[in-house]
Amino acid sequence: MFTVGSFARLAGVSAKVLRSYDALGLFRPIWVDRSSGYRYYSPAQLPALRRILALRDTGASLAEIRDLVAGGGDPRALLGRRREKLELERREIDRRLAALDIRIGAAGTDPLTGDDDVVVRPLPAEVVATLDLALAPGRDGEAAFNELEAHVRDSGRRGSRPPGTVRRGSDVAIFVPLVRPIPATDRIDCRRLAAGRAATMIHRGPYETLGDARQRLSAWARAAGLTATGEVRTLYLQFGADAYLRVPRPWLVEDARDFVTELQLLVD
Amino acid sequence: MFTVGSFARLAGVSAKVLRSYDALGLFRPIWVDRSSGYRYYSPAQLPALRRILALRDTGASLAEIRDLVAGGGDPRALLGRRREKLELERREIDRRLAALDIRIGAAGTDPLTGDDDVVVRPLPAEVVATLDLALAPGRDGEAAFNELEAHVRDSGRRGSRPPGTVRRGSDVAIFVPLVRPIPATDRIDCRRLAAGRAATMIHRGPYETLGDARQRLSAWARAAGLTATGEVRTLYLQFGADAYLRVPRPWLVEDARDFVTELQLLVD
DNA sequence: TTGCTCCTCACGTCACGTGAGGTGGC
DNA sequence: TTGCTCCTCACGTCACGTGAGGTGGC
Repeated sequence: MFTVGSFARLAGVSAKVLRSYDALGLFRPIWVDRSSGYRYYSPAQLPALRRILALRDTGASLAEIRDLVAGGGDPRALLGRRREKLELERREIDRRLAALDIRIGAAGTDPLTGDDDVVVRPLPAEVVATLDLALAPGRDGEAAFNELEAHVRDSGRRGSRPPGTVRRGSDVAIFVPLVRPIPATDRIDCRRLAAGRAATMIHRGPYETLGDARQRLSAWARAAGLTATGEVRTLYLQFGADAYLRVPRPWLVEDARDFVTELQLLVD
Repeated sequence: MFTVGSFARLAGVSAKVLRSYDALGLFRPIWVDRSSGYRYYSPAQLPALRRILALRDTGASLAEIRDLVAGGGDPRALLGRRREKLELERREIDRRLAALDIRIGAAGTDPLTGDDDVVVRPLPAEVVATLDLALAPGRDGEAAFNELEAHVRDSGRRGSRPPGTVRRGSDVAIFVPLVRPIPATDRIDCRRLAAGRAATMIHRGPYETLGDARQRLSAWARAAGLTATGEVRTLYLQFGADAYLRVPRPWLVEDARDFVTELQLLVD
């Protein structure tokens, strides 16, 4: 029989781990001295402890392992779950590595001052009014925005988030967020932009270089092993607009160099 | 200008994250109202926040990022460190996945009652007295152990850990742990077993099946993508021995079915 | 005035590591 | 008796999430 310390050395864990597992009811000493509280273990218990450590080694939580050891769980199901989780983690790490490679590989540029900081993040769903640019031929984007913002302003349901565009292939629609749905007209529609995950990039300055930025974002996502859904959203976070539209004030700037735009490349 | 909540939504993080980053000095609002304590942010700050989030996305700690942003660190060095760490994590995950596959793949057997629970763990260094079995031709292992244990007992320096064997190819030596080194004799040597990492497996019962178990452990390690160093240690955790040797009592059992043995396959 | 947001604590997460302060066993 | 180990708290780790209890702004 062994005390915690020597049994711990035998098993290759710390004494603290054995004490915790005892407290958790996960793995108990064969005998505990009533008066001193000393724990005593036998080598015959090693296979049982090994089972627990082997499961822990797969990344399972102690709670899961305890359920299993207590007979309350299906071992195959646990291992299956662990497998899925590990595969997910692996994909995440691969993505991060690819992203790092791109960053480091951008030779000559200081990796910290390069403007293309791509972040993959979940996008919340959003209710918006849209105007398909195909329905506004011959008019520039600004005129279309003026029309849409004016309409939404009149409905009194402008949400306090930034406007943008959604594109899918050659289809381009502009959108303005709403607090509640509004009725559609012949030109203006009401849609719900689905929630999703996107590789996102912030672009600064005038719009001439937006197309290039979109290309770089696509290239980044491809290199990072992400699958694009084909949808790209553009959010105008700081831009110029006619004041009479009563576009929420925070977004407005005078100088095109201060424009801030976010590109969102939807991925699976 | 935006309050925490709306700026957080814009950036795709929680308000709590912005407050923490403010407290850490990592990313601060452009303006804080003195009387209310309200934080205000501008979209022009988004690129800076994006840089931080992009670095966080590589798995860097907030402390590392703060040092960098404060100008105290080399970005290339940080990214290089992150890359190494991510690659290490990836290898670990691959190992765990391979281990899981072996476990799940052992069709027909309940993955929980299979006796081969392999755990990869670090091994501490150990000072031991050894007897090379090549020097004891014609004698069986038990006789050699008796000789070695008797010698060590007489030296008064028996460590309270289990005895075992070390093998490297066809070289086999038995060993007994010491509290302090002892002088070598013509047959008995004093060595230091190096610390290392090992795939370990507990074996239960008589020794006839130990060879098979060693094979299974090797197969496991190969499948898990581990590189064996060629050294294999065997620890006798519960075994039979003549009482007169005064081998530490806890290890002794009468019945061969109660023998407990650990196999340690050293890996890089 | 009613919601909504903001504020600052403070605790919970997870599986331990690392003391602090005190006791038991050879 | 001296070390060594054991005991039980209790706090720290990391980057937040989630209240609690109270206040500000339209």
